[in-house]
Amino acid sequence: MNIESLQMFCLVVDEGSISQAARLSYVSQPAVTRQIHQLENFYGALLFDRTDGKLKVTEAGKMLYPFAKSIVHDFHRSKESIKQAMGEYHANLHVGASFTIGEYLLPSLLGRYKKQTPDIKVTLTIKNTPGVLEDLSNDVIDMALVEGLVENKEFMVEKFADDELIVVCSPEHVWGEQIFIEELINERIIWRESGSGTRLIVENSLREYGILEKMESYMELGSTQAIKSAVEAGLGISILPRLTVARELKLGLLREVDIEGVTIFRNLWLVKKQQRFNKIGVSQFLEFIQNGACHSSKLKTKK
Amino acid sequence: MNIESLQMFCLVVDEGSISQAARLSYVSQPAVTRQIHQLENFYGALLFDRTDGKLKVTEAGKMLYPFAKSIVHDFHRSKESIKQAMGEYHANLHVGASFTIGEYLLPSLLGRYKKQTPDIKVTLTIKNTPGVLEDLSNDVIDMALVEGLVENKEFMVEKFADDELIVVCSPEHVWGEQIFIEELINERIIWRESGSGTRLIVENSLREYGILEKMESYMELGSTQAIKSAVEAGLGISILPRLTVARELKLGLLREVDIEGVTIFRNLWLVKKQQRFNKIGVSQFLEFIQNGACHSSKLKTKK
DNA sequence: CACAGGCTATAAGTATTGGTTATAGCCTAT
DNA sequence: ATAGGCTATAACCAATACTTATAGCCTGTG
Repeated sequence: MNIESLQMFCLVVDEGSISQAARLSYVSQPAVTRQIHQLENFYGALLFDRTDGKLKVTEAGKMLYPFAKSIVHDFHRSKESIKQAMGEYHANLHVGASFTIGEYLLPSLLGRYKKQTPDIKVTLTIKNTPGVLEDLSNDVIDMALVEGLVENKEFMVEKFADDELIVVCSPEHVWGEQIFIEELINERIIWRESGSGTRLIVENSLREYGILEKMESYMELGSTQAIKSAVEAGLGISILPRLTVARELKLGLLREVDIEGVTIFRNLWLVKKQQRFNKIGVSQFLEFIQNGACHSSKLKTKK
Repeated sequence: MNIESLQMFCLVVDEGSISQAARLSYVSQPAVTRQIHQLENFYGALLFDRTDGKLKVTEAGKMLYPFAKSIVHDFHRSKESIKQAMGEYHANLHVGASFTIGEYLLPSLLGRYKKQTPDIKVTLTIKNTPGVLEDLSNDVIDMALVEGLVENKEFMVEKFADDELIVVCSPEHVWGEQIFIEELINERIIWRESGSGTRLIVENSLREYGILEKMESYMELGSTQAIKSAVEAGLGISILPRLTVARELKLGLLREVDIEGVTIFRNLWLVKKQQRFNKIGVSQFLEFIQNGACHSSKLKTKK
């Protein structure tokens, strides 16, 4: 049996059309028809239902699909692997990340990774979390770095860092270095829009201390950058991931305020597809991350 | 690329010889040579080193091997899967078990499983634990049931039952239904040979209570059956898995004695290869086991 | 309702592939 | 030296896989 035929089968299933698959592969349509026939003949089962001119995948076809995908996938990996061993292949690791991680954390992280393994090319795609996970599902990217916890059997999820959510205010604010949590109640707090993952975490945490209910919503802004500008301008205070304000804290544009006895953490997750053979470079990246390449403590600007 | 060629490659690697692989596959030797050449040509790398008349797998060949195995494996599974969906395939689930589990626990367990899913044929192979695990590694069996905990990255291990180790004595023994653990000290205890997994567990447990050191070894026997006969004959007492003495207890040939405040458990483990696609029947068997098909409580003969 | 434009299946011709047997060349062990 | 194992190559044949051309079917449109 030809692996190419299995790959063609996958393409036909994905495209829902033999002709379209033929066009995409730059072969004639009868060639594709024949490959599918060959498969059907081999497996002794119709893979597509051609009644009423439509091409519908049969039960047998649906059954075959994951196996075919897996075989084709392993086959590609085998080529990469051997090419790499021969020194003819330079892996192109495609990483996807959510906006916050991609914009604030990854530039330096990938920089350090590339310095460590210069022969691996790294491409970064930044989207919102659902978009990143869809790319991962469609094999557009090799791994994803996101904030929210992902629940999906096809994915393998692993914490790769955590990020602290801290209170920031303008440098002119009357507060000192530390406050009691109750002092938040009468402040003008600038929130992300409801539904934002960050906001949920902060709300849950404040609810635990029983002060969320006593607070009044003052202002909601749709982007972290907008919130930072508003806080800088002294319009209010906010609770933001340390990641996103590390630069402003360093430059003295914003000031960090500890809450006595309270720290709010959120985990950052590395997500990859559950599969036997990783793309060249993925394993190294995993190791790089696990060897403590990335700790929130490193981001602190405390004295 | 032909999946058959990859399979042939695996066979050549396993056998270390092109001619031997040809003989086993009932094809001519040049046909095999050609398939290997085709692979080498495709991957752009020599897979075997033919200098000095020996056939030695190259680095590239070693690299390809796991991919080829995986592809061939998935391919076979795909055939089974579709045949099964077409109703033309009756899975033959091959289970391996250690002696104790295979002889005492599995007969009834497999009986109940077959009653539940009569269209799956089950074959049982009983060996010692290392032998069973070797069979699993070589794909001779589909899953293994053993007592000792297995540590191996290629395996997936899961507790499927536990077994209690209980004190047994002859029905004529002076003891009542319950004793204090100190009463063991002056008894004539019949042990399995040192190194036996069961013995280790018992020793560890008695050591916890600080009485192992106070005991004297009286007799060591190499098989559970021998120990049971010796205890029946009143030569001494022993501590044995409840599994292995359930029948004798029921028939009154042996008597169980509780130790006040002490129970010794050991886990029984289901081991299978870590792989994406399970053989038909393996998943059902896993579910069957997990749905509490097998609890030590069921084996108890307590009033 | 006719017909253009999409689809898949089939037919016929050619190129490639995968098997065979026969044989050459190499190494090892007797 | 030589027999007996191995792998590689050559020559041949059958099966496979591609091509183009074409038929048949369905849908949507004027």
